[in-house]
Amino acid sequence: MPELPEVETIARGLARRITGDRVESVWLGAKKEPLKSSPAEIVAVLEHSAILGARRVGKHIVVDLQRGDAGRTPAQWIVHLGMTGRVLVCEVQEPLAKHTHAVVKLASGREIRFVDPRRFGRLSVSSSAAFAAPGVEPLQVPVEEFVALFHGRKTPIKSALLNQSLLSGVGNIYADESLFRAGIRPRRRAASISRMHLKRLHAALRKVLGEAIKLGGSSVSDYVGAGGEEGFFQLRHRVYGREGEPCLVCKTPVKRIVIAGRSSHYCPRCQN
DNA sequence: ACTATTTCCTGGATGC
DNA sequence: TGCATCCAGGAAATAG
Repeated sequence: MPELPEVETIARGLARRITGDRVESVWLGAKKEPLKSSPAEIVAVLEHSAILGARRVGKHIVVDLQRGDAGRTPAQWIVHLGMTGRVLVCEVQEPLAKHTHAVVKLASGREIRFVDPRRFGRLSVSSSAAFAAPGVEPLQVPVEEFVALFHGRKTPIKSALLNQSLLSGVGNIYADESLFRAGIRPRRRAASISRMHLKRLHAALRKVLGEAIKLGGSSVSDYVGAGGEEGFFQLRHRVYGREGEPCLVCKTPVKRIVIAGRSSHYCPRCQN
């Protein structure tokens, strides 16, 4: 599932491939679920716009545009991949994958395709350059600000990490992996965690996200980069998806519990 | 202002 | 073999 490192990988791959290109035309599928803006609005903003770049904001891919009309005003195309979304830059002759919901034809002759079997992903456009995620970026937030996020929160630390209005971009895999590395049980109430452990969590989260970005993300489920390539961080997972397997530190079997409907993996000996 | 629960969606895995 | 059921989970919506 695409979380911060996967979205970062896709956004970088996308930026490298499409920056400086121009949108010729847009095709949108019949299903309305993936669209947050109206089809007419998406077409109006994208068509004939120049692509200035692509970047990650939280779990969103933001494509910065300059409108092709007389105004040359800034605009943005925002893509959220949900669970199974893919954004691929393809040659036109490549066969259209099942569940393709949008095709953006470029002046260079290639196409950006949005494919999403489960349709949890979302497309939208904005007629400004102001898109911002509500939470703070985990790779940029200073440690004191990070610690303060959890002050007074009774919710389990795992739920707090997944809360996008606190932190932008952390999902199930990296929440579990960072909690393991920090030695904190996922069910611990956020407010009950010592300042020292929260500092440790801040460092662990940065480290795990940084390593995952270096390896191109985790390819579980159907995640691939903008060129269709897989990531390799799934080979470094220490607890996620390892229920019953020995902890890599102490050999105790990894436990799986459900928190807020999400499976959560931890070592009952290393995490307290 | 928070927190917890439900809902959306399909493919792959599992069970009888 | 075939059909039904379950499960994965990001985030919006809903309820408390």
